[in-house]
Amino acid sequence: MSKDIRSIFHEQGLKFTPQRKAVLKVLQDTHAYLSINKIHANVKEILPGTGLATVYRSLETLVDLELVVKVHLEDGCHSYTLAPEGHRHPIVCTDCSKVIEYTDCPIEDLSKKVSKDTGIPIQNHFLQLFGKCKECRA
Amino acid sequence: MSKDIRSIFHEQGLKFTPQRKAVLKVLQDTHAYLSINKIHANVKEILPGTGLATVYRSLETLVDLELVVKVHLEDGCHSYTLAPEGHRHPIVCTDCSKVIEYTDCPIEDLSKKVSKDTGIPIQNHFLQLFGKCKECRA
DNA sequence: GTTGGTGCAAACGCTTTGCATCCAT
DNA sequence: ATGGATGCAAAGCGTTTGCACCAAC
Repeated sequence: MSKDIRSIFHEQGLKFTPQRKAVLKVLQDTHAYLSINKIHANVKEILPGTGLATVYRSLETLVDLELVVKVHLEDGCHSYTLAPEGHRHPIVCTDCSKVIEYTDCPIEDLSKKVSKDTGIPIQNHFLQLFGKCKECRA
Repeated sequence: MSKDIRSIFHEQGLKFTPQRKAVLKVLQDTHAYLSINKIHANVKEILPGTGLATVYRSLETLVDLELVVKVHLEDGCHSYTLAPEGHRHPIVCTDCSKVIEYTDCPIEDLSKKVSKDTGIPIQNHFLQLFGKCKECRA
């Protein structure tokens, strides 16, 4: 699987550097929306010398490659998480900000209804759900 | 109607200053999601001496009073628009960024379904729709 | 008159960039 | 070997803050 990712980089003429690998690993291990600073802190545990600018640049690259998604949490902070496979919607835990991906996209039906009601064809949508996950409710 | 707004301010011990009035008027007149800079520019046409910091502070106040809503557009820029009455979802035009409010909240049904599927009670949601408005399609 | 608001400029924090060095290929 | 990537530090930019003055009440 790391092999596949490597080739995604190489196909674009990009290098699969330890730094980029580390950023990806942090996101894979956590599976939550992480702020740049948290990502940087976790990356430095794997690769101590890594600079903040590199984290920014790595994330930008990973977003370009559609391996990672950038979002806005409720408080306005930018955060990043692994790109979901296919069309999904995140449920963000209001306590621990862990992310549960929800596979059904219920908006497709909705879009048709909205288009009919308003006369505006819906091209895109952004849906984020907030709730408390099982662990945080315990 | 300006009378009502005035009393909303006074009930909180806040002053209804020309600057705050101007910011509100700009949002009322445009009825679109506006960036701080656009708001500042438009406010200065009404009240030339107005400083940028005042626009920031006015918007913060207006958001506190729930007269105005702060959102994130797709490009990550903060923008502001008049607070909708009741629970609504905005449809943002991908061309002119005008906002059409959509009154139906179709997420209530959805929330129940998602809660059942995932076991997570959905506390809140954020939905934004994107499409091209009638004028921009013409 | 009192108290909160404004304008200005400085400070702040997040993000980007320039550049010399380094390293994955 | 070589071109892209990194690390550092400086610059950039949007936003916030301190303070003296001003205006709404």
